[in-house]
Amino acid sequence: MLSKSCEYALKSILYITKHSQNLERVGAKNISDELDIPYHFAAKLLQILAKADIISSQKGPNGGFYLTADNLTHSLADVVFAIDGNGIFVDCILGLKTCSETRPCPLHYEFIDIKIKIAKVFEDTTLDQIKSKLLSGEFYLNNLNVSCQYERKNK
Amino acid sequence: MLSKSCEYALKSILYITKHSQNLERVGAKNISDELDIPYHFAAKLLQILAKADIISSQKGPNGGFYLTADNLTHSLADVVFAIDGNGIFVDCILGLKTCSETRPCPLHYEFIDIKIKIAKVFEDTTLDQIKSKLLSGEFYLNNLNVSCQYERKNK
DNA sequence: AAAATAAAAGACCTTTATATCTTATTGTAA
DNA sequence: TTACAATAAGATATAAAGGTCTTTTATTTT
Ligand code: FES
Ligand code: FES
Repeated sequence: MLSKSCEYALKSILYITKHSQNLERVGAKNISDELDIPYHFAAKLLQILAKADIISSQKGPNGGFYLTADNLTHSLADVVFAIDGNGIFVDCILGLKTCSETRPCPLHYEFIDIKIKIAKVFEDTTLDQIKSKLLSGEFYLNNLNVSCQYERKNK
Repeated sequence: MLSKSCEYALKSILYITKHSQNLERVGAKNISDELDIPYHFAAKLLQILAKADIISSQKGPNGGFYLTADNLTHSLADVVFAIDGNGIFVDCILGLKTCSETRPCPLHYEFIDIKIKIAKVFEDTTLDQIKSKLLSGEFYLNNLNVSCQYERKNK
């Protein structure tokens, strides 16, 4: 559905959103540890998002990534666009070069609604809106760290 | 959304369906030419589908791929399963190892409906059902060959 | 019946894209 | 001025996509 890069980018920005109280900064190391993303991969994706003004960054000690009030108005669709482009929203399900009603593939009309719905989810979800939901603790961004429990056992 | 392999496999089986009048056989060469699929890539995918009893094949002169009455009862979901597995129907949109309500990601509930709808389209579309639709000529499996028109111009 | 031929089946290789790691640089705060 | 953390470029590993060749099987033709 989404590329690994895009999954990582979305999880990362949601993690930053969750920890963006009064401009608190989150390090790439922190993000990579918590979300099981290879450190330098996370760093690269965060760079792209920072360059696209979707997130803000600060170098130096106590530096890291954070969200300004303006950043919080962005939607998850902005993140998908920045990393994967608009393919998931507009491409033909069978891979025809152009998806249109002038030359539709046999699944074209069945997938119009689905693609609109997918776009709607990402576009309607702004970081601002999702923030309280993330803080509620009912939703997760990683899997249970079973290897950690395993190590404790061995001690 | 789907892998290139899966797109090719779906287009191929739809092409065979369209040409499956009284057990007519279609060659891999024919399919690869008509649908712009690399020949040996198409051949490999058709092998997988034949092994999974989704399509039938016949070696030797006038041989090729065709569909029995039994083959025609298969749905497009069977093809997706055989090539890509069930990932598109069940995987977490953010790539969590397990997608479930016990530990849902922030987009879990938004994507439940979408994934069910995608599964429904593929499962509800049997080859038998789609056959007449394909014969109507209102739907296409390839793009217009613009390079051909270009060459005509240069002559 | 034997030989020639057509087409799928299958093993294996090359290329390309994606994902991950390495190393070095730049800016910031204490 | 020193340590910290983002930025940046580039190398390596892995997986997906695409291509070459050989083998097997069935059908013609002689
Ligand atoms: S042409 Fe295939 S989905 Fe639109
Ligand atoms: S847990 Fe992410 S979609 Fe279900």
